Amino acid sequence: MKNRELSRIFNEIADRLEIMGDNPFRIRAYRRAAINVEGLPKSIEDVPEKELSQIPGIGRDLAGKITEYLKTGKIRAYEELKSELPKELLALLSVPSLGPKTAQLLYKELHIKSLDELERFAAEHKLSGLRGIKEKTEENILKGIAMLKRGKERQPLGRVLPIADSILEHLKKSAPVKKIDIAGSLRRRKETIKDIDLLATSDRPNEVMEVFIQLQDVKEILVHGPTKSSVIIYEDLQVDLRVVEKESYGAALTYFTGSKAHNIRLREMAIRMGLKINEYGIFREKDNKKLGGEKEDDIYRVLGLPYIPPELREDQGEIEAALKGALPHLVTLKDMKGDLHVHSKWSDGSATFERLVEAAREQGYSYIAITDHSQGLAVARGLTVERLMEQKRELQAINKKLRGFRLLYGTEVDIRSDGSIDFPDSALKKLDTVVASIHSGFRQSRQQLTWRMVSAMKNPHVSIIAHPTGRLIGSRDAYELDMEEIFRVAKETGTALEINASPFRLDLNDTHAKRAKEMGVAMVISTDTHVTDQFGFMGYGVSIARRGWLEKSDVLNTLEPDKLLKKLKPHKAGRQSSH
DNA sequence: GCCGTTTTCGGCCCGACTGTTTTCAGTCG
Repeated sequence: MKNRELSRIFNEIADRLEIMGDNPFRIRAYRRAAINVEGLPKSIEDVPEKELSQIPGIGRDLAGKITEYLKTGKIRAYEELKSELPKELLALLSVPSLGPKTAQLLYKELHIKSLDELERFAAEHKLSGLRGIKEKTEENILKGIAMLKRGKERQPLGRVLPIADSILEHLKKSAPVKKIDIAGSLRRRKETIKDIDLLATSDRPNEVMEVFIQLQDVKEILVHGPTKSSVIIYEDLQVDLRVVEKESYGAALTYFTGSKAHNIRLREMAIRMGLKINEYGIFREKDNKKLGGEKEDDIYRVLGLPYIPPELREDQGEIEAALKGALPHLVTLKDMKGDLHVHSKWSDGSATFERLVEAAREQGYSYIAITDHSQGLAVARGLTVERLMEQKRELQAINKKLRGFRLLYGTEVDIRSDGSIDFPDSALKKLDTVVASIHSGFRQSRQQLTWRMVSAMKNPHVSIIAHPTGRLIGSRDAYELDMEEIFRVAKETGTALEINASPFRLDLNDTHAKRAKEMGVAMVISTDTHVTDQFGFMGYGVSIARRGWLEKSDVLNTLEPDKLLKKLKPHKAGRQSSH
């Protein structure tokens, strides 16, 4: 997608301008534009030229640069900038504690232009003597480079959240904290996380910090102050802990939850109203009178806004919606009534039907759909038509004995490379739900893959497309698809799209979900459970849905089974299945 | 470079910690 590429270019322009010592506000403008272009819920190519400047942070100049890029594949101003500084120099900025000012100094004074050179100079103590640099700084630079080499990438939400929870529990038990919460991008439930931000209140902040830096998990202490400390844990994640007074907790929580872009918008609003916001509260500018800050809601209330849920705080229109009283009532985990993508022992799952029913009931569900793989997917022990029908008979028998719970008859049928469906219609029509998905031929062209999906959605029996883009976070990119076309056909055919809640998929992702909703597409949130523990993934899926602004009414499996089946394709009148 | 219930010019978010400084710049979030 061009969005990501443009975003990268804008960020690189910002980096280059920063090292060159350009106007900081101009630099911020490029960074803001980068964020907004990347977070755009549709491809930048689909935005009409005249509407580009309606994107927040895009004015006349940047709209022109975007158009230039889309038309010619280049931005002349960017090409010129590239000749000013060597590309490798930019890598210096990724060293923690080394910023643009230092990079400029190193380049000007010592002609250092790459990480390797920097490492050599630092190791040979050739940096000392430069203005503001002595031994300690050299040491920090070497440490930073070592850390970079170990590779500190963003990690999946599903890996980081459990770690954060366990640190939180430990601090609750062993440190004198009154309140403690997760903040930062983790609280906003971004799909990948760079560091864990924690916020606490305490009468004895120094003691809290002592406990924190001595946690068993801690590999290295980066910063240790009375109200703020940062450490690296063995899982190669940075954890920041901030302690504030009880009276400031809400303001601090807002502040440390971010996003940065959201906070800047709030502060700009405050300034226009003669107010000031910091992590200690919201104040009247003229006499510094504190108007609130103990509760997070205080900040929004004083600004005249309703409370904005963390998942929306990305400066992607939530402030405008809040001003208009048009914030969505986001779907919650409690709204979920069932799971429509579940594998059993019959294919590549590990649980029996009975065990799945038991686990699903523990989640508070009233139904699940058994959706084992189809025959073409031999690696997953896909079912033949005969086995599929045998499975249905067995499920029917169990259903007869169940009270207040229902097993739906389904399949996760393979969409073959030629776009055909791996079961005949005669079999599909005997099921309650047909979940279709792609498992092979990922490398076909965008046109071919889109066509495959469209063909599948046009099949009258296919009710849901599972993990529509096929991406695996951190290991496999989404396959090439014309998502606008997918959403259009999904709407037209009444096919639902899945938000796959597995923390390594989260597919659709948040921006796709948001766009799908805008286009009127129905969605479901499913876990793709293979072992019963994985029903617990639902929370991740709901988080993604919330980040996509989805409400209960946008998600079909918030419905009880009878109503659900009426909404699921093929919308058979008086449709009945199990009893 | 963006943006407008003060403004099409002149503003642009705010504070903690570190390492280098004898009062502060740089970095980070």
